[in-house]
Amino acid sequence: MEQGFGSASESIDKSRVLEVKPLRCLVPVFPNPPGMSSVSTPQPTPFVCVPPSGPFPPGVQPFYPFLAPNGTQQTPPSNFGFGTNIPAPVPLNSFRTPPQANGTTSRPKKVAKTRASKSVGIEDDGLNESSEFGTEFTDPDGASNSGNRRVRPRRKSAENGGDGFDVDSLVNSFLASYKLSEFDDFRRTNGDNETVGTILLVFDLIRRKLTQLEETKELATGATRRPDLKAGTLLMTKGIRTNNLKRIGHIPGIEVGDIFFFRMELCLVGIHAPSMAGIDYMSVKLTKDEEPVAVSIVSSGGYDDEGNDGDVLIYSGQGGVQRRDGQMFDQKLERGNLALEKSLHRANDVRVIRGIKENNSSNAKIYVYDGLYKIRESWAEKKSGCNVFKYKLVRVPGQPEAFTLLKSIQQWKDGTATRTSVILPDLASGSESLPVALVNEVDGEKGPPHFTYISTLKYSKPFTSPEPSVGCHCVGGCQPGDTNCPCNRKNGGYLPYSSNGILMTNKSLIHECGLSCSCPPNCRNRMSQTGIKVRVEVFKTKNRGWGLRSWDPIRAGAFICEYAGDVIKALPGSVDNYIFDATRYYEPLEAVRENSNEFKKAPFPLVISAKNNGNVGRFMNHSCSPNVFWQPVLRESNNESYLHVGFFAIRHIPPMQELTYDYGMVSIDKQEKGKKKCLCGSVKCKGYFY
DNA sequence: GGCTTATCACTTAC
DNA sequence: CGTAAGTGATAAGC
Repeated sequence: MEQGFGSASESIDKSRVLEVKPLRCLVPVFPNPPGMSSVSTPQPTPFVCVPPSGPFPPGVQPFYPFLAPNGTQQTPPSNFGFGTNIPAPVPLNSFRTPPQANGTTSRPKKVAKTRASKSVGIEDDGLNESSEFGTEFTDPDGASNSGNRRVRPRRKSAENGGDGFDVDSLVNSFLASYKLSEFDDFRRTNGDNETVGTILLVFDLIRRKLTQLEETKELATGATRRPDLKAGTLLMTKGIRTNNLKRIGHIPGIEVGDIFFFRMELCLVGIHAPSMAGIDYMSVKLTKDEEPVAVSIVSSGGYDDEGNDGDVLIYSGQGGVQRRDGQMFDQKLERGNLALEKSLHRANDVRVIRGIKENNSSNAKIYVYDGLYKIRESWAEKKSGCNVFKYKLVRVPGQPEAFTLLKSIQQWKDGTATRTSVILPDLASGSESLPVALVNEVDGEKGPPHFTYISTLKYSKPFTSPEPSVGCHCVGGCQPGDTNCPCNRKNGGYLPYSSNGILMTNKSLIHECGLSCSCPPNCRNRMSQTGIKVRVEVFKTKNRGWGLRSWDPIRAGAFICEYAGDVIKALPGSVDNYIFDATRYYEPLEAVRENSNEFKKAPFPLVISAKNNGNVGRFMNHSCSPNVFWQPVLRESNNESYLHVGFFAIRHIPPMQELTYDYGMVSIDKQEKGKKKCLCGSVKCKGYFY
């Protein structure tokens, strides 16, 4: 055994590193402009790319930092400000040609290739799309090679017959709803907040829907065992992705601290292209030689990374372990390892995405964009006698907290560190399953005006008395696809929630199980009845009074809390800051805001006052770019129906980001009454709210 | 050179 | 905890 290498310093083998052939340029060539903000104003990087299909615009020369526009300059410019010279777009590998915006020259190729080689083909069941692709592939199975014949049958099963559901039509309808049907090359290449958000939203809608279809056995067997991959592929093959060309530095539309729940999400928004590999890199051409340069890494802890030290990350190279049997061998200085080595010498920024276990019980992982790092050192270590490369990355200073914040929160939760500025450890006094801290880091105010904490909505009398409703007899909890379950039927045949409590589809009304149902309290169809699901805190905002935010990362679609309070008959005469008025018009999602009224929610006859009694819902502020939406939830029991209001996440919400929803619009004739100046700060702010 | 095929990799849910 | 299905990018192969 190589126990002689026990200490890290002894095991450093610089000779490995020194084998790298000398580099022409040993000074930083991908500098950030001084004072560059990592969050709000990502600057253009030198490697903004154009579609590599060419021809290149006149005057465009590759790799500005290395070559002057005339191609004569061999050394990096001394002025790194990029003030007058806009970095030239750079073609990457030509086979990654994205579909053209209007011409269909490259698209049929890509699609045909994808179909022939990947043979997944779920998109085939909607052949209405195929005309767009021009030439239809004729005989992919006729290819001479029979090597992967094993995989072919799946394609057949997924192609059409067995599926009771038209996935392609579903996807197309999602794309139409979110105005992605005519997704152009510009958005495909250059992301922004809205494009990134919409793509992630649609990805999750498709993923959730596929999960639902899988549960109810409406898809061919095995077709969606990995709904995340399937949803990703569907969008990828349709070209619904952004930032699809690799670049060094920040990705437009993605901020430090943004969180993700699937590796496919990282691909779709262009922050990290490989679906599994941890190192993403691209080729750059220095003179006549191409060499790889690392652009991003995912640190998931699978390789003994020493990732607990905040702004320093010791990252292990890739390879060196046989996937099947776990047998180890020497890592080689190739692919990602070589790219990291080159990036060490070039000192270019490398994006770091850190994976972290969401909680102790499940092995679900979340990924947080931790911003830019630079590689400072590399060496080789021995592990079980085999060579392993190590890279020391140091975070570029001045970026907002991201990974370290998540680590701090974990410590608050497990008690190894204490949250500062806590006024009250549990505002709810134990009436919720999770404590709700009251925090003020802003001023001396000791808390909001007094109110009584209740965890659910209080009715003085039943909401409606329609025809008798039938409760279910699902003793073990309602099961998806159970056609005998009346609660299933009331929801259109699907349970509205996934197994981990994610709202599956946006509906006008959710029917939850009620008092007359035999199912247990932990039934999946009682999501809103067991109180808050995330560890929230009430905190003092800078300029908007008290607000609500979460210690836990929140998945898109996740239930957060209901709006508790007293049901009142009508709006009180005096203006009450703690009113929830379901009779207003609401536009549920920002992404469809400009669409016609058909997307607006119909008003519901429910008004709640949380002035005297309420829960955390009463602290949620208004925003014109909200991250939370509400959903009417009906709980029925025999002849009585109780309407509730459930809050759900519109998108993935990073920890400590304020939770907000759109307070909605009152009717036209009352608009001036109770108008308040909106301070949400969104670029889409309407300036006021009610 | 362009297309096909195999290989790679810090996934993920059961 | 193990494992198998499954992906985009890459590189080898023809």
